[in-house]
Amino acid sequence: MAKIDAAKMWSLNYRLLTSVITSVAPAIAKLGLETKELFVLAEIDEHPHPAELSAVLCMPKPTVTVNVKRLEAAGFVRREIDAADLRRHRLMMTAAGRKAMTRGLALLSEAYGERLRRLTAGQQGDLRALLEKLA
Amino acid sequence: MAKIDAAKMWSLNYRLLTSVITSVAPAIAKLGLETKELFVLAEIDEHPHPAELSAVLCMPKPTVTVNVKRLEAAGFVRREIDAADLRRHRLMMTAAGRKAMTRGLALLSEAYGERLRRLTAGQQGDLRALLEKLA
DNA sequence: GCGCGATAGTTTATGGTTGAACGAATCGTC
DNA sequence: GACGATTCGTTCAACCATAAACTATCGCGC
Repeated sequence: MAKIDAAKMWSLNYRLLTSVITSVAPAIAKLGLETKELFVLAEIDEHPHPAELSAVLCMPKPTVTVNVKRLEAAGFVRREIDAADLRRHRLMMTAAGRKAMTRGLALLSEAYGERLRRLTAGQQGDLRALLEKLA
Repeated sequence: MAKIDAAKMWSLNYRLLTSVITSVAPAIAKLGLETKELFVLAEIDEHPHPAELSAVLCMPKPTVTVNVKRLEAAGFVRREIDAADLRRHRLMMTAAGRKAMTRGLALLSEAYGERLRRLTAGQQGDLRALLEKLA
């Protein structure tokens, strides 16, 4: 595989993801969520602390701060200070937050799934396995 | 494949691309290019008109305008009015632009290629084929 | 305990992005 | 030809993202 091809693959892949996300952004916005907020929200269960979110989502800390603040204002997230470490904030999804997250992810899945339908079920599994190796 | 999995795949993939691009961004910046400028530059040969760039790169027109302007200021791109259609601007890479593009893409290829090395050559080919079907 | 470096999260200031509206040019239709 | 609809690229204003600097807390070594 020539070097130049990897850049092409990156671009190809990037545009695919971009076109999918922009196509669902309006529908997600109707749930009261911006797309970045959705991704933050979707990781709160597994990573309840902003610093972890920052690392996992490849997103600078101030961006997490801003998005968490918006999620909180929207009533999708609550936060409390971690008693064991007063620097840390523990984030928790509200019922409304969970509902919005579920719907938002479903919209994304539907849109991306539509693209994936160009592949056979076996190929979809292959793709997933390859991506997991890379990530 | 459950619906929720497609969203997971999207996120997985997105983070992979993000982490790759952020890791090379500083090196690309040393060439005098921001990453978005590099992507714009890389498509100029095939799509010499801003409106096409906007469509191909999934990037709003004002963003293209700004980035082209910067590329022009940096001496990487020249532009002329298309004689056949006075609304259109035909963009052309300068020698310096081509050099910067080649180096920038090489940096990206190297970084993404390093990830791809986790796969066998055959798997890399499979991945490419799958992505091409999706894009 | 006390300092000191490291870490959590925020604030601030700057710069990038982008929807809406615009002027200019073209195209199709009458 | 002339007019309305469309397309090209830009400008503007509002918004978002983020690097740098900051406060508060922790934990380690002495």
